[in-house]
Amino acid sequence: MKNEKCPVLNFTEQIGGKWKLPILNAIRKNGSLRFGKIHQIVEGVSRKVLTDQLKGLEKDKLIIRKQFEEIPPRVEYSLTDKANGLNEVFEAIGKWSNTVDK
Amino acid sequence: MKNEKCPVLNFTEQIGGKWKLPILNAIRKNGSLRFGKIHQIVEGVSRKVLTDQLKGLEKDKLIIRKQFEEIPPRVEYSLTDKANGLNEVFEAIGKWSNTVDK
DNA sequence: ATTGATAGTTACCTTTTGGTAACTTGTTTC
DNA sequence: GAAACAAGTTACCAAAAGGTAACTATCAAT
Repeated sequence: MKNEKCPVLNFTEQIGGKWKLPILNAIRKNGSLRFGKIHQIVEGVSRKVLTDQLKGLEKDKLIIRKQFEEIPPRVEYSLTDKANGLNEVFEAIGKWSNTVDK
Repeated sequence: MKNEKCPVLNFTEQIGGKWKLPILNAIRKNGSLRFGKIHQIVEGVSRKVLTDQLKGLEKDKLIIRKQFEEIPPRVEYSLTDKANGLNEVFEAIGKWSNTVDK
């Protein structure tokens, strides 16, 4: 069931904030990523905030968290189909950034 | 001159935050808008925050502020070419929001 | 027995963002 | 002479977001 809310609000409510778009982009470019690797790639984010954002993305069904029962722990994050639907958005952002002077 | 920063960061630094994307979308859909009209359309934003965001968008050359020397005052905001370049992004967001259940 | 590895959690603090309510400005309307 | 209008500004406060540093768990290697 779809609500009638503005599509832009629907987007910003799920993917707003400073880190979610960069996090999704990092995972998307790598297929799947471990926590530590995301922490390296998305520069400047603290581990606390990273876990918060990942939880939010998981709750909104944008990423899948797969935990391996190993020691030391291993967790891999990958995109859901829903998040893969954002590919066009990422591509449009990429185009825009390249045509605009920064 | 372009820097080598990640396109996604370039985007979020200019258009991040809760209100900027909805504000740009409102102006874009109407061609140009007065302050009070934006305040009506973008629901929930206070006048203080709206002026702050509009100033930020103007500084980043995403909108043009045209002030008419009239009483009572009239100010109209419109998009720059740079912001019009975001059309594809808005379209991609629209498509995504419609295919996804909310 | 200590160190190291990974993926967090927790308590606490700072910064950023956002909100409210009152005030301003100058002309026109009542 | 007071009220209304539009587009703010200002002072002040509250909430959200984000950061730091220390801690946890479990097993393997030294």
